[in-house]
Amino acid sequence: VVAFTTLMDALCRAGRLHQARELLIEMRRNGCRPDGMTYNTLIHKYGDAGDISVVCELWEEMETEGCKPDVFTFTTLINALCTRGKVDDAFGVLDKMIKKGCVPNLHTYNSLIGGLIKSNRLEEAQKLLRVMYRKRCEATSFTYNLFLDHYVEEGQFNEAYQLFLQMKRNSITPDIVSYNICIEGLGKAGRVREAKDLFAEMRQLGFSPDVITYNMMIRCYGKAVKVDEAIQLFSEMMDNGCAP
RNA sequence: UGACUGUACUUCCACUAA
Repeated sequence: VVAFTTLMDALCRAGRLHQARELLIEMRRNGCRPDGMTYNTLIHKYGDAGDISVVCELWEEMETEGCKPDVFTFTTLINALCTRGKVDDAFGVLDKMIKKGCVPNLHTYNSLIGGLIKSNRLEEAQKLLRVMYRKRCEATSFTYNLFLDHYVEEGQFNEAYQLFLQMKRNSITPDIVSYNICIEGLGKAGRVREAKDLFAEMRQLGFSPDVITYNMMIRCYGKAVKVDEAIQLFSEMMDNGCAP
């Protein structure tokens, strides 16, 4: 089963959905019973592709084979709905999930918060954050990054920065993604100086800038017509073994 | 008894599919 599932995941990632689904039939023919993970893999990709009808088919196949949908299955579906802006449907799935005795975890909440934010339902997202807290499902930097990105995208850099500080106060260490998002925001706002400071700060804290960080900084300098700095960063990036 | 192998959530760009 593991070998089949691994191959199936690879096919899915390569976008060869159809072959992945054929593989499911193939493995049954070989007397190999697909398990929950196998189905989750397929459901994930079909969900991303927005092919809800196939998702439903797979879901039924799964249940008739005696595989119970688990947190992964539900969260996968919830996430697919959330990224497509169908947040209310996602909450419907959440209800079903809970009724079936399946407990939502951090990933589930993160997906929902992401969906709410994408639909500009910020207050509800914040409300959900409090629900998480009550349920002892602690938000992580991942969760905060969803909010950070939203503020940056809206050009509300002060809000983003406040949140960034708040994270630190709540002893949630910003991760490299948090820094990348903030640097992007500063760059967009033309606040080169501060972007540079943040860039320095992250390195002091032991984060190695990644391709995205460099892209952000280079774009930031480019916008500020500081071509020399941009070029210098570019070569530094290469020196650090970071391929453009 | 426990650990280990395959599946889910966030940031730039490109690619692919429609």
